[in-house]
Amino acid sequence: MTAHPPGAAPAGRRAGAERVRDAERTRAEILAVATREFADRGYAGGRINEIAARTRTTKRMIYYYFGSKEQLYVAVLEQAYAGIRALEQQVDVEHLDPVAAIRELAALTFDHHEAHPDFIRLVSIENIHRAEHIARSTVLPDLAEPALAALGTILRRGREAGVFRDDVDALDVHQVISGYCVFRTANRHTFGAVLGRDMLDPARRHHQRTMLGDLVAAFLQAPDPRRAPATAPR
Amino acid sequence: MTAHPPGAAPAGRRAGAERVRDAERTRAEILAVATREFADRGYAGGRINEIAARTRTTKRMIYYYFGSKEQLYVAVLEQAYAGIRALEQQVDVEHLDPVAAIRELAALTFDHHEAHPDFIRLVSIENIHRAEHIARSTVLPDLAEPALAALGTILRRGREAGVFRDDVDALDVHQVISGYCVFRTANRHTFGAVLGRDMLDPARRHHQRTMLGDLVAAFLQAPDPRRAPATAPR
DNA sequence: CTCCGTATGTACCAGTTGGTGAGTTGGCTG
DNA sequence: CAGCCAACTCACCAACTGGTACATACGGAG
Repeated sequence: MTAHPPGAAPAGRRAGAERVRDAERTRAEILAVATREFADRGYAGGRINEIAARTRTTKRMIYYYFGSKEQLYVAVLEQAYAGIRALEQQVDVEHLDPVAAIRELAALTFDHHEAHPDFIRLVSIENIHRAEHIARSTVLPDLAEPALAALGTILRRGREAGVFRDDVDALDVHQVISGYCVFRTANRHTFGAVLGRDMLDPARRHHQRTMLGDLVAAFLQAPDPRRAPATAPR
Repeated sequence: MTAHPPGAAPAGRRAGAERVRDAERTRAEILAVATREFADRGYAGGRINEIAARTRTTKRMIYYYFGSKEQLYVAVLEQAYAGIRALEQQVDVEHLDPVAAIRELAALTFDHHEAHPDFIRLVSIENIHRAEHIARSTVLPDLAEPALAALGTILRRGREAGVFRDDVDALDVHQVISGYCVFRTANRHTFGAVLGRDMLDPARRHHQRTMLGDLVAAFLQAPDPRRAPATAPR
């Protein structure tokens, strides 16, 4: 994800330089550097000149391959989203019991978000722009979070087993989990500045991770508050 | 609103205006316009020229009063944060029972965040800048979220009454509530674009609001999972 | 009325930024 | 080897951007 050592990737090739003519590689390098730049400074704050300078190619090449700053940014977004949807459906939906499964899914999401802060930054940035670029993309809308399918299955099994409430759907739960995970990364800095706690402090990680599992599990297992008053758990 | 004709401007004086020489008013107007501009386009994306154009004064005045773009932005942040901390401690902490109180606090936070989307945008923007401006401010750190005090009281009373778990503190709960509320506003656009649901759709508002209350209430009332296995509530 | 600092407007600038025209070279194909 | 096109370099620019030098008018103090 970060800058890879120059010579290591393709077999052969001189260690330091010797990048003669390799469209694929040039394009990939531009995209990688651009990802860092935009994730770091936002779209408006990101500088084409700076991206060019950090690449082994020139600014002209950026326009050769991507056409414009905006198209480059969209390409960055698309690649980032694409790289994310991989690790999603690893939950053993069918064999774990629903509560264990939902905890597993929460934990997985937790780890996943924590491992990809750059992606979360890009998402935040894109939200500031009201998702106007993402909306213009042709590739993104249909990836539709495969985690949702797993989540839906877990919820259904939980309801059938009579342990989950039935007034929330998969998107609701996804929103809760995602909100929790995104918030602690995306709002880490102001939260820390104003409240004096670093939500990503490794010492607190286990607690935070457990808390998310408890949160979602307790929520789903709670008696439907529409018929059982909140103060009277049996 | 746009460029005003030089000579003809308000030949006939406006009734309440009389903006001949009014430092206070000029300053305030700049700040208001700047707030919108920065909330709308971010710090790097915000344009001093644009702010000036939308004001009845000139760019020169911005520098006269605020010195630089960055100082103006910090002033915007400070005013935004200051304007927020008002509505916070309205919960009747002492008289409501803990569960009702925590639901009330959650609902209040929910309404509050929903009513101030610009503030949330500014916070998002500031997080992208890693809170570097907020950190430099001298006023912000000590406002320390008065809601936390109320929250602390609620938690303590709930624990004393034996209905709340004791392994989470006020900041933890605040993080959960805040995360939920911030997420649905801050990430509204990408969530909508990728998952096809508008978290702020008025038709869903009641459900979302209730869900947050249930979430927090269920979480706090859940048996301590460290001694009671999740699958076996007797 | 005169004085004077504060508030304000005009014109301007130097540096940067996204973007491009046009020529050059590597290396594959025939 | 000739031909050719994709890949690449270099120099250049118009527009904008944050910022400022300087002139000026308001309006209260004396």
